[in-house]
Amino acid sequence: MSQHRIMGKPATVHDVARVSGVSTATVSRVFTGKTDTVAPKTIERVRSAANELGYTPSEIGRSLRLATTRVVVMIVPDATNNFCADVAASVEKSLKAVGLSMVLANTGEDGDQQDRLLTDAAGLRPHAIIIHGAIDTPKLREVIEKNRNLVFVSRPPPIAKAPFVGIDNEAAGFAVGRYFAEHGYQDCAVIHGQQHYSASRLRLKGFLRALQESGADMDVIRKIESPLSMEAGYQHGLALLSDDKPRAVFCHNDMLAYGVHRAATEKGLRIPENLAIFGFDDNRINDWLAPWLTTLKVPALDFGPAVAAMLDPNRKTRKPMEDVVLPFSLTIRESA
Amino acid sequence: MSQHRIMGKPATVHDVARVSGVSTATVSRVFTGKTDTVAPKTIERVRSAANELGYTPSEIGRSLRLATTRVVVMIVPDATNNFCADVAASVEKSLKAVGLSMVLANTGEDGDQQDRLLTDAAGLRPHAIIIHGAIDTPKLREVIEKNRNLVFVSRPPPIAKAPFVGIDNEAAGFAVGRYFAEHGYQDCAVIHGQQHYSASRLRLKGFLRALQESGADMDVIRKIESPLSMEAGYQHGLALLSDDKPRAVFCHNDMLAYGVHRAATEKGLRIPENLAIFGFDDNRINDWLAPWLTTLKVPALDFGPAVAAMLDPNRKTRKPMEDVVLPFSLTIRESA
DNA sequence: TTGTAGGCGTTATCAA
DNA sequence: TTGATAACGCCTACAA
Repeated sequence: MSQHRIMGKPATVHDVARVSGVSTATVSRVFTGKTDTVAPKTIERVRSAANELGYTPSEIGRSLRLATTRVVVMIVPDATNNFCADVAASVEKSLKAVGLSMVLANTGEDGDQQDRLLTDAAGLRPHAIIIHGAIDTPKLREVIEKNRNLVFVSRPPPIAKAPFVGIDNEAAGFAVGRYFAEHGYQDCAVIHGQQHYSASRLRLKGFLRALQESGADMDVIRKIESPLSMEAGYQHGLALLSDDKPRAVFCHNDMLAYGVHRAATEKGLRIPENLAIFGFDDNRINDWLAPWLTTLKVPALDFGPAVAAMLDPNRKTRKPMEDVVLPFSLTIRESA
Repeated sequence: MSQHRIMGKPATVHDVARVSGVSTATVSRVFTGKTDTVAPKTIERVRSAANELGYTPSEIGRSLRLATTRVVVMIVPDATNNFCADVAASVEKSLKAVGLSMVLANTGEDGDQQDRLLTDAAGLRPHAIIIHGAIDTPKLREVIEKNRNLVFVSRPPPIAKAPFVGIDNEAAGFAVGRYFAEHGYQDCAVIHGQQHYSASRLRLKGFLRALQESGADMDVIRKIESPLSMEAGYQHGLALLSDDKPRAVFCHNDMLAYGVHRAATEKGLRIPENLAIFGFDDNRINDWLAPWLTTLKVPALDFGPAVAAMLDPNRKTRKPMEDVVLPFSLTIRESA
C-alpha cells in the first residue's frame, strides 16, 4: 500500500512503465486486453505496479489517440418529468452495460437551449447524441445531416435521415380517439404539446382521424396547445371547465392529466361521470399516486435496450441503424 | 455555405489555420478569447473559416493539453426518484451555467456499483465528482483521501475530509420527533434507510432524541430498516398495520410514505385519525398528487447553486470548500 | 515477447 | 501581432 503520490497528478502509462520496468507499449497492451502477446509474468508486474500507483487509463488520452470517445450525450426536455426520468435511467443503464457513459442535459423545451447544447455536445466528440423530444430548428437539421450517430427518442426526427426509438404516435392517438368514440364522449377537448413537435402533431392527427372515421357525431370543442406540465394542465383545466364544459379531455401526457384532475376536483366535478380524463405515458408513479388515471402506456423502460443496441461500440454490422417501434397499450382505470 | 466535408472527420485547428491562412496558434488565440493580441481583421478571417468548416474546438485535445476537463460526474442512487431527479436537474443547470457538463450515473443503492462508477469516473479525469447518497465502502474512503474535488450531497461523507451540501439531518429528525411528541403520537413506528447511510442514521438519532427529551411517554414500537421505495413502504405498511398497529409512522422519504398510505387506505384506516403519516423530502409532485402528505421539506432546487459555487472553475480563492447547510421546514398537510 | 517512435488536437511558451 | 514548437497520455505499426 505504499502511496507514491498523494493528491498529486494521476499516474500515467509512463509511471507504470517505469515502476514495472517495462515499456509504455507493454503497459498499454495489458490495459487494452491484448494480453496474448504479453508474458504472464510481465502482466503480473504491470498489474501490480498499476495497482500500487492507483493508475486508471485516461479516457482523454485514449480518446485523442483513437479519435473516438465512450461518451454519449443525451438531451432531454426535462429530466424531472417522471416519464423522461424513467427513459433516461433506462438508457443510462443500458449504455453503461456496453461500456458507454452518458452526459445528460436539459433543454427545458427551449429551442435555443437545445441548439446551444448541440454545439456543446459537438465539442465532446461524443460517440453518439440521443435527443429525447427534439425541437425542429435549422441547427437540428444541420446536425442531422452531419452526424452519423444520432438517435431520436419519443419524437421522430423532422427529416427521415436519423433513426427513431419510440411508439407509433399516430396509432396511439388513433387508439385513444377510438376509445373516445366507443364511449360516446361526443364533446371533448384535447390538450396537446406544441405542434412543431412531431409527436404532438401525430398524436393529434391520429386522434382526430379516429373520431372522424367512427361515424359517430364526435365534436372536438377545444384544441389547446400547452406546455406539458401539471401547472399548465391545472390552468387549462380551470378555464376549460368554466367555459366549454367538455365531456372528456385527452391530455398529451400524464402531468397535464394530474393538473386537469385537480382542477376538476376543485370544481366539484365527478370523474368520470361529469368529466372523463385520458392521459398519456402511464408514469410508473400512477399505480401509487394516481390509481384512477386511464392513460396510454408507453414502455419507458424498454427505450434503453433499444437505444443501446443501436449504439453498441462492439456492434459488428456497419449497416445503418433502423427505427425501433415500441408497442403501446391502453391502461384503463376509472378516470375514463 | 460551401460544405468542405460531409460526414467526414471533424475539422481541427489545422484545417481552420490552413483555410484562413494563419497559424494554429492564432486560431487557438481566437477560440480561447485571447483576442487582445490578434488583429481584428485576422479574427474575422479565422471566424469565417471556422464557420465554413463547421469547426468546434475539441474538448479532448483541450483537456489533454490543459490537464483538466469541464466534465463533472454525478453519482446518484436512483435518478427516477422524484427528489433525486430534482436535485440532479438543479445541479446540472447550475453547472452548465459555469461551463461544466454533467455525467450522470445511477448506483441503485448498490455499494459495488458505486465503487465501479468511482473507478470509471476516474478514467474521465473529471473536474469533480458529486456523490448524492454515498454508501460507505473502503473504495469510497480511498477516493475521499485522493480527490480534491469531491462533493457529498444529501448524505454527509463518512470521514470529514470532503465538503457536504444538504440539510442538518439530525436537526430534521429532531424536528419531526418533537412534532410527534407535541401531537401525542405515543405509539409510533419509523421506517428508515439502511444505517450505514449517514443521513438515515442521523435522522433516526435526532428523532429518538426528541422523543426522549419530550418527557412524554413516547414509545417507538417498531424501527424498520428498508429500501426507500413505494413498494417497500407498501409491504412494510401492510405488515405494520396487521401487527403493531402504530398510531403514527415516520417515513424517511416520501416514496415510503406513498406506499404506507396506500396500505393504510386498503386496510380501511382513516388518515390521520387512525394513522398519522409523516414523510421526508416534500417532492414537488406532492402539491398535485399527494396534497394530503405532511412531510419535511428539503429544498431540492437549492442544491444546484450551492454545488456549482463550490466547483466553479472561475473561482478565484484556493481555500478549501466549506459545507453548505440548507434550511429545511415542515410542510404540514392533513396526514399528520 | 518486447521496445521505439510518431501522432491524435490543443494551447502555452518563446522567439520573431 | 504572429508563428514555430513542444508537450499533454495514449495506442499501434513496425522493428528487434
